[in-house]
Amino acid sequence: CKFPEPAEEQRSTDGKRVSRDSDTRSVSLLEQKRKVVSSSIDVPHARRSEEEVDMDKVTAAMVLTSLSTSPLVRSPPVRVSEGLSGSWKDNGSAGPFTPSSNSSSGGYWSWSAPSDQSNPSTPSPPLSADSFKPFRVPSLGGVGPGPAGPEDPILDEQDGSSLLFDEPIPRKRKNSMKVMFKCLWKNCGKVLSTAAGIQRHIRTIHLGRNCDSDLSDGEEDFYYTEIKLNTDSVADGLSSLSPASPSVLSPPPPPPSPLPSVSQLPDSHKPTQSSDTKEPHAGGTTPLSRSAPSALYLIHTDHAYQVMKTDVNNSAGSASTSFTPTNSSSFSISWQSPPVTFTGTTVSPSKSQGFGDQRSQTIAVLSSPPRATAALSRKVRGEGKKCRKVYGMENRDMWCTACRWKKACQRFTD
DNA sequence: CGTGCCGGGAT
DNA sequence: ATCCCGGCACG
Repeated sequence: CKFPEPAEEQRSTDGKRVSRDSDTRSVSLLEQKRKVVSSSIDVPHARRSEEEVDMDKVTAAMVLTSLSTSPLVRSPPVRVSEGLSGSWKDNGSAGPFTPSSNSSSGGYWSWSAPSDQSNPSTPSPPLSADSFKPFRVPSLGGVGPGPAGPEDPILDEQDGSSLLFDEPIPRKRKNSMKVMFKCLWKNCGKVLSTAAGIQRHIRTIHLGRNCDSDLSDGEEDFYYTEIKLNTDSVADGLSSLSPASPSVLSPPPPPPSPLPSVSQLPDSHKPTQSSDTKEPHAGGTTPLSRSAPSALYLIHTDHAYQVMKTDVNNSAGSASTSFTPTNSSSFSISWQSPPVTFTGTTVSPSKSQGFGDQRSQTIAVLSSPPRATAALSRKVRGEGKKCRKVYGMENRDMWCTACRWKKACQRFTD
């Protein structure tokens, strides 16, 4: 008793079935793709003149030290948006998707409009701006084209002379440590804050060379040593930590760890791992630099990449920090699944007193008991709504692919 | 019971 | 590789 009509299948069969295949599928694909793209911004800060060469040693030193305490974070997909605005849902469910790009950059595009005539020291291309705008904005209290203003009480060359360098990179140090360089020449206890300074000092005063040429045969290096002081700049140190990272959690960890998220612990250290695996000759940097100052000389060959690397890290880390939930209590912790290397955290920063310490301790306490037991058995289950709950069964094609495949949700990673 | 997602199967 | 589902753990 069917109709004689051929009955085009565009009928009311399902209504959604049709649209699903062609339309939405491609859209979601696109969406995902874009996500990936936006994540992989890697901005080379290519700026160095031959004059900065010996400065590089300083940079290297600082990088190395900071590496020892810095997490191996590097959070790839920009999940920041979720963190600082709980309203991603809006554009997610509303017609046009592309939630990531929308929410993350939408609010801040304003920066591009005002030409930054006031700061010559930000050569960063637009992309990078996107990456570190989150940290810059909140710290200043508003969008401002102004150059790095209030901060950096840390490490400036007091020797103050010819080569003035403004490197945005090494500015931020997370642990409150100050590196100084002391002249070891007999009867001369001069202490300077930069390696360049001390080198020049030695070169000119003790070795009696001309200061103008920057060629350093490295001899100076044997006459000074590196010393570290503890200083705490609470305000800054705090911001550079990455406590609030729960939201920034990244789905597929780029580092080869099977763990769901290595994410930036406030002060995860894991010195051996991070540096060791990466570079053969830079391995074990931390202990070296600490005990034997002369090692500095050996290392200083190629740190260019390291600098960039840390820079990225830093920006990422602070980005997450930006929205700093005042109460980083139980919730923010719970996301942390890997109990590994966690307990150790408390140990290392112990000497740096102040805020960071306190926090890390708190974290350790909170996280270890529940996680330790739970993580052993299972993954506990993600909390927070996932695609399914958010969009509902009927909008299944809005889910992230993982959810559609009943895999661990990739969009709302917890 | 709904939900998240691991393990495994199909293509 | 992409897509899907059974089934389990968990709330």
